[in-house]
Amino acid sequence: MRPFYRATHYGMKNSVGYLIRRSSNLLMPQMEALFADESLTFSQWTVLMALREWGQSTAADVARNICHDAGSLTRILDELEERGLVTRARSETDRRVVALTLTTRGLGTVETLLPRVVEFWNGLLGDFTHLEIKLLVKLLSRLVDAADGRRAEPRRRRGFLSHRHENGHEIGHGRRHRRGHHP
Amino acid sequence: MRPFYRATHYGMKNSVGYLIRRSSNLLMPQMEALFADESLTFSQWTVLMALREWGQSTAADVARNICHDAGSLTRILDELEERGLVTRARSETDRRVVALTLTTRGLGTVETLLPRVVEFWNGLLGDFTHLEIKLLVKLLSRLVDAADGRRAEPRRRRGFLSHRHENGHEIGHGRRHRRGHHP
DNA sequence: GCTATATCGCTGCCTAGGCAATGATTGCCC
DNA sequence: GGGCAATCATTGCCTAGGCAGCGATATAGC
Repeated sequence: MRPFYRATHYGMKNSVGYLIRRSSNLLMPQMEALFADESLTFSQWTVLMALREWGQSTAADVARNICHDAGSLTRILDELEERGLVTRARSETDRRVVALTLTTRGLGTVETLLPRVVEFWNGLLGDFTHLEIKLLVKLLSRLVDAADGRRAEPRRRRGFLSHRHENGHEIGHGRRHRRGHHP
Repeated sequence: MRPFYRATHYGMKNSVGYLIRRSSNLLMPQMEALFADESLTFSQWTVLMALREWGQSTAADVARNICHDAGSLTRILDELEERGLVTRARSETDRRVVALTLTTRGLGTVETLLPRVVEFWNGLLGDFTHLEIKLLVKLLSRLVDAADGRRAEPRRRRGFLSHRHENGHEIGHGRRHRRGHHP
C-alpha cells in the first residue's frame, strides 16, 4: 500500500493524531460538565459504563479495556466503592483478583445519567448522517485496534470471570478516601 | 434529523467519546516514544508543529489552536525558549502580546523528527485506504468543529500577526526553567 | 516438590496540566 | 477622554494520572 502521508505535506489539519488529541481535549471537559451535579469524573463514569457493559470483571481488565493506568484505577475504585456504586469482592478461585460489580445504586446512577450523555452526543452529531456516524465509529475502532496492536503485546486475556459466576465475599474494610491520608 | 443514539442501545463499542478517549490514550504515549531521544513531550512537539505551520503567532493563539491550557503553555514555552527552539518577542503594536517564532534550530528539530512521525502514521494506518483516511480526517474535523462551537463562544480572533511582519525585539531575560523555582 | 516468572491489586512519588488570580495593556462606548 | 470590560502572558495551587516498586498469589519448568 502506497503511504498516505509525506513529510513535505504533513500538516496539522490533515493529521489524525492532532485531530484526535484536539477532539479529546475539547470533548472530555464537556462530558464532565454533564456529571457535575453527581460530581462524577469522566473517568469514573467510564468505569461505571465499562462495568455495566461487560458485567462483573477485574480491575486489571477494566484498566485494559478503558486504557487507564491501573494504579490510578485503584483510587477511582476506592471512591466509587465508598460511594456505594461498585463492590469489590476477592475471588476465591484466584486470590490475587478482586471481582468488581456494579451495585444497584451504581446501575441506577448510570441509568439516570445516560439520557444526558445520549442527548449530548445526538446534539453534537446533529448534522452528521447516521451513515457518517457509523463510518466514524468504524474507522475509529479500526484505529484503536491498530494502535492497540502496536503496544508490545500485553495480550488481552480471556476474561476469567466471564463464565463462572460464583465469587468471593465482601472485603470492604475501611479504605482511605483519597491519597495523602497519613494521620 | 432523527437522533442516532438511544439510551437503550448506547454502548462503549459504538460511542464516539469512548473511542476518541481510548485512541488518545493509546496514541499519545506512542507518539512521545518517537521523541524520546530529543526528550520532547508530545505537547512540546505540537507547539513546534503549530508554529511551523502557522508561522509566527502568539501564545494565546497557539493555546487555542492546539486546545491547550494557556498557563501550562507558558511553562512549555519557557522550556522551548531555553532550549533555543522558539523565540519570544514582545510586540510593539500590542504590548500585551508576545510574538512566538520558531528558531532555525527549532525548525531543524521539527524537520528531523517529522519523518519518524510520518512513518509512524503510515505504519499505523497501513491497512486503511487513502479514501478511508481522508474520510476519517474529514469526519474528525467536523467533530472538532462541532465540539468547538459548543464551548460558550471564545471567539477565535483573526490572527493579529498574520498580515504584519514587523515585530518587537528580544526579551529573553532569564526565565526560570520550571515552576517551583523560588530562591 | 521447588524455584523462576508472571500477574494481581495496591501504594508512594512525581509531573503535566487545569483553574483562578494577577498586573499590564488595549479597545469600546458613552 | 475617561472609565469599563476584555485580552494578554504569567504565576501559584491543586489534582489526576503515569511510573516504579511492593507483597501476595498463581503458573510453568524442572
